[in-house]
Amino acid sequence: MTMSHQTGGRRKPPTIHDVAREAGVSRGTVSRVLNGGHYVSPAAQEAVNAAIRKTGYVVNRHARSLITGRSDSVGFLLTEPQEKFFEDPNFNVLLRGCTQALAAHDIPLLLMIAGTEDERRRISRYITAGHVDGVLLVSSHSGDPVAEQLREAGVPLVACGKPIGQGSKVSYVAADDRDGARDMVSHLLSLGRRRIGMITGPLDTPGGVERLAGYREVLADAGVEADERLIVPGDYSRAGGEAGAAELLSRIPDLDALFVASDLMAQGALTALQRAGRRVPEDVAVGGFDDSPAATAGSPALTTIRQPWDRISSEMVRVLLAQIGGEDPSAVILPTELVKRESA
Amino acid sequence: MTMSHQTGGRRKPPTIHDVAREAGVSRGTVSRVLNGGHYVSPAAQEAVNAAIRKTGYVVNRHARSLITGRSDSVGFLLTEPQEKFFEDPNFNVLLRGCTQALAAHDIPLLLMIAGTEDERRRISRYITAGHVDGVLLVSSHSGDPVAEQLREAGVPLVACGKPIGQGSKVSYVAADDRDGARDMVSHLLSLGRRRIGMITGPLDTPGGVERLAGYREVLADAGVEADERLIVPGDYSRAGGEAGAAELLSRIPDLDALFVASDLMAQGALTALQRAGRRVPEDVAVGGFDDSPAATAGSPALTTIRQPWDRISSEMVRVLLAQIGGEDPSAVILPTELVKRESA
DNA sequence: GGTGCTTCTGTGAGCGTTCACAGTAGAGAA
DNA sequence: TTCTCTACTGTGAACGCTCACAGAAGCACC
Repeated sequence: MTMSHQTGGRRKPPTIHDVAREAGVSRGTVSRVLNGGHYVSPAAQEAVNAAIRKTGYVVNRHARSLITGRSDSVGFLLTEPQEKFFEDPNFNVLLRGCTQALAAHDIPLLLMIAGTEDERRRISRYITAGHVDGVLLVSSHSGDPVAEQLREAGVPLVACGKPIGQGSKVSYVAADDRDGARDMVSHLLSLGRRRIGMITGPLDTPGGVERLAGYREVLADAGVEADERLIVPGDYSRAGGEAGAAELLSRIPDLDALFVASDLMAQGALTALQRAGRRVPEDVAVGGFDDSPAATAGSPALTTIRQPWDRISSEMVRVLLAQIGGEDPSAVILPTELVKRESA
Repeated sequence: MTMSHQTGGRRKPPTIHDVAREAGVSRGTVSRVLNGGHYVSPAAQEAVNAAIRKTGYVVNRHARSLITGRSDSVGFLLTEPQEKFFEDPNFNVLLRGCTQALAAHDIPLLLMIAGTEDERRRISRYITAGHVDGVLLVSSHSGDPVAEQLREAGVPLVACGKPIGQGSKVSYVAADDRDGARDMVSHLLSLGRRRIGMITGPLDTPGGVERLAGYREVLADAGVEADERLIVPGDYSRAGGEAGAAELLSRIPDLDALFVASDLMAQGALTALQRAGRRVPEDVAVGGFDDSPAATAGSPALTTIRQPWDRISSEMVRVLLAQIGGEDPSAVILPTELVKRESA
């Protein structure tokens, strides 16, 4: 008596009208109950809820959207090349976090992957047409043309990680990159390491720049002589980390520690180090960044800087919804945490 | 003059009415042009298209859905535990393939991850309410209750990999698991290996069972004595592969080859073998299955059986759309291919 | 007994499409 | 000519919901 009718076939679903009739009230009252229940008497409230349960009514989102002008859905836009999407589990963590945070608001997530030029156009058109209320943007190189277009069109947008350029025009949620880097390098110093190499992130992104800045600051503060040969640029890919570590090893054979700007690159670095016969952490201590699933995939398990992924995704959703609700863009910086494992 | 107006703010978008007025025709005619263009004169066709370009008109999908009863969107349902989703790049490949195939039909993909019990209920409700036209289902253990519920509710559904039970009641697209396994084991035999271990997939799934069957068949055909101690059950996880290989090594120290039912498990097996001091492929040849991005992530690069991921995803989409269009469920089996790399 | 609140309820209009239907025009056949 | 058929076009009427508005009922205050 409390369950909805399990109609085997494909029958016309109940409408708000059916519920109203069942509950002995008007459509308006049912609608009010559906949308927060203000200005409706407890008795009516109760009757409507009972009727909803009895009929198995579910709101028709299309009809609602048609009148409200909202779609009550958001896009998750990925502008990375697909190889990155395939190898970096961070995307999955973020994706999972966002679906979960959105589910709490009953908002579906539309996945959009902008790989080809054709897709970029299609997606851009789709979004600016108002088919989604807002966009969660993920791209490391975030001077993205699609993003720029959306921003100009006034589409609510929140990026993961600080985007290039525009100060306050676009919302973003990011971990405290500089502080995290400082923590890791301090940790390496505390282990007694002095020849600390670094494989950076892409230096055309604020995140990559910040992590490098943190590294430099700590070394300077500690009075360790700066050596630019210890710094090698990376691209957040496994292969990049492997190549970076190999390069570093050839430059500085007596390297005793390595700070790598992402766990995935750190995995690559581990491969290169082991191939070169270095023991980790005995000969070379390795510190990663992200605390992505990749951190524990290889061996030894990576000591790393945790980005609070679940908070990042939930904040992205919160900020996006706020912006859809009319608030101004805002930036959220979240604290990181040193996670000690085996590699350092 | 050919571009749409770049309105900086948020202004009311043009409707079919505006297009009709601009083109000097009626709404009906515009609608006909939009939906295939039958029964409309070349002149009108042309005028309408020009008007669409000029006004920057994009159809309001909500209004359309309200009347057609279709949502013109499909769900991508993942019922795996989230750790699997985080570590196995196959999901990403599939996700990318499906978004791409759907984009060609202008159909957005809604990502649904059924982790918690609460999510299962919500998702099930969402889908059966008709908010999506059909579902692309991904779950290795596909005796899933959500899936079963959807099937009963008559929701168009196509699974990736053969689901448990029901013969022809549910569509699926899968690689030829048995044949692929046969190819790999034949290859290992051709390398002169005779003590060939196997780490299986989950044996409560048809895929896992088939790959094991292929292995058994080839060995029997070749007259190699069957030894059940050579077979260890796995779960498609990296850790499972690592544990499986370790177990196998302790049982059969003179193992000279290993067929692992997934690339991810094979990566784990590689770790275990290297830790035990075995050289790959010299001491132990390793063959994987999937040709997932994981195959080339470690070293040595895995010799594996390629599942044709892009065809799998495009076929899933094709079959789903056919079923949404009223056709009966169907099964598609796609051929695999041996990919020789370094590990065997 | 009016006047002004606040709380609650019903009603009509309309969101932007598609669909069924009713037409119109022109071509060819009777 | 007239009739029929085909190709095309326009016109209400929905689709299921929300929103603005009008009103009713209850209560307090003068």
